[in-house]
Amino acid sequence: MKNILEIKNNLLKYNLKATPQRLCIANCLDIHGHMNVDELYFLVSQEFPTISVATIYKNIKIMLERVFIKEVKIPKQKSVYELNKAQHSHIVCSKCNKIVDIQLQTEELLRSASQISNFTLNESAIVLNGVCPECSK
Amino acid sequence: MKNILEIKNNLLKYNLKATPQRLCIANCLDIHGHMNVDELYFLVSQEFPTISVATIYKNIKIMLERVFIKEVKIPKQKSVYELNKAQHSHIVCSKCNKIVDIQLQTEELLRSASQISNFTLNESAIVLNGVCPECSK
DNA sequence: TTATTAAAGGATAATTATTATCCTTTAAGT
DNA sequence: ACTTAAAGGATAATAATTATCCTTTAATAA
Ligand SMILES: [Mn+2]
Ligand SMILES: [Mn+2]
Ligand SMILES: [Zn+2]
Ligand SMILES: [Zn+2]
Repeated sequence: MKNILEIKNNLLKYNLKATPQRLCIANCLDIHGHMNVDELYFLVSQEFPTISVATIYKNIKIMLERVFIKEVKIPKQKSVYELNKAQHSHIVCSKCNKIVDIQLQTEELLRSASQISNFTLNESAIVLNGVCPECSK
Repeated sequence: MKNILEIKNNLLKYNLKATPQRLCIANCLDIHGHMNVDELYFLVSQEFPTISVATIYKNIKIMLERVFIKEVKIPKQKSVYELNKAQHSHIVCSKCNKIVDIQLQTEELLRSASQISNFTLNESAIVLNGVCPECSK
């Protein structure tokens, strides 16, 4: 549960001016975790009714460049964005579309993959799909 | 190494008319493995110079619906498409952008993920990133 | 074979997504 | 408070994708 001041300082660390609109975007991502362009535009519009959708795009673009945020590509869905935090994987519920972070032990998998393929591996993007506990009740 | 007749019969199995253009698309995917829209349009245009890009899109759309092909989403790249084959994962070389299929043992990972998250898991989309043996020489 | 017909192709319009431009405003640093 | 580069808003431009309309053709069956 970060506060606005924390988020502001974080923006400055990434050489991004902490404007109210931008703070709102970062705050939305902090609160909701993963959001696509439309969701972000809708939510930020509540607080800043005159914000241009171009501002949303411009922010996503520069925030990605500075790696303040990251893009997560999910099969059959629009890309979502999240604050850049520690490496992790994702699970998506095919019923309610909820996206959840999960910390997986990937060393073994990477070692094995590296051995099979002779690639020198560094990153992994893992998206698992299933039904969340709420939806399976 | 499939031949055209095999591909044709496969199209029919998916209730897709085996037109020359469509056969060419399927054949390209069979030969090249993973292709994005532009690559597909470029290559098919060689053989059918008058083909419309809309035809490429229409085919991708319906082939996805029928699950004759699948979309693979790679971080920081355009989506690529591939023939629907046995479940597998992908490795991408960050130097030459080559995409390679890899058969990974995911049972252990899925079991662990399921245990941590309480999700009932079924599918997994795994994209690993690194440097291929050719590029690391 | 030939006839029938739904599906598919081509051209292009329409829509949607994303980026660029221009001018005004403002946050950050002095 | 002053300066200035960065960012916002409006909107144009471009790129990506889908829809439409009309013609052609592959599949099926008589
Ligand atoms: Mn996440
Ligand atoms: Mn593949
Ligand atoms: Zn759910
Ligand atoms: Zn390589």
